[in-house]
Amino acid sequence: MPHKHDHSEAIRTVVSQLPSDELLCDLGDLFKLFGDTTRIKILYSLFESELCVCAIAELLKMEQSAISHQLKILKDAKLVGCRRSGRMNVYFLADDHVRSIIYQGFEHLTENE
Amino acid sequence: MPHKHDHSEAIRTVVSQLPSDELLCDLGDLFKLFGDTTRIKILYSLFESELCVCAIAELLKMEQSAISHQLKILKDAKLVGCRRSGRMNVYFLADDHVRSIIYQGFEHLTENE
DNA sequence: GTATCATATGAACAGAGATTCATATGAACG
DNA sequence: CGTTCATATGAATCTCTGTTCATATGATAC
Repeated sequence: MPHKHDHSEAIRTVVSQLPSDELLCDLGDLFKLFGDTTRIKILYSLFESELCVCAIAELLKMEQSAISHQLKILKDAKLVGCRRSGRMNVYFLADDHVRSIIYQGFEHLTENE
Repeated sequence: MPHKHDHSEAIRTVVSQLPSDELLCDLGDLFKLFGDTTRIKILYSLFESELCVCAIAELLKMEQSAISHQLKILKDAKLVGCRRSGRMNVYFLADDHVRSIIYQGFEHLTENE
């Protein structure tokens, strides 16, 4: 049931300036990609240099399969790219947005305490 | 079991430049806050003006309880603040980092397609 | 061509997290 | 002061997501 006091005016102005539901969902999905420790670590590792799957697995001390699954998610989202090199698949950051988004979060953390 | 080819050199250099586990976890936790549609919508709504709980609930067409739970999470993370106003609790963005983080994600979305 | 190495994939499992329902809290207004 | 309104909280449920285990795929080297 609705509440007694009125705020329909405030609601109307906010609604009118709110992006579409779809865009807001996409935004949530994007941040969800950064909202996992393993994926953050993978992305951060690729800051330095491109790496093959088993190097990342060894680096993070995790199973190759777990890394592969996460890399697939990151690749589907086009946050990382992939190329062949001999027998290995080498992954790399797809673009610099990844860097700036992570840096932004980093800054927030280090500033607030 | 470890793989046959060697990449210990690459691993060493990457490890040496990787932030601490704790920081990387905090970073993941921060992005996790933005990785939910409801929370994104709440935060975005507060871009315009401060709002009371039931206004947000009505605005997003969700139960008051659900909004309250999410606001608690956002408040604990200090992304939003809260003050009394008559009978209502009014919530507002805690600082401008929230805005810039969301904008950054927004930009990534609108640029890539 | 066949064995081997690196990675990908699928199903199963476990844990985290979001919503709902019912109810508690607590200030404000009369 | 007691009632009412606005919000907070707790437990339960359900969904979503990450990891593991086992195995498939697929290129490469021999």
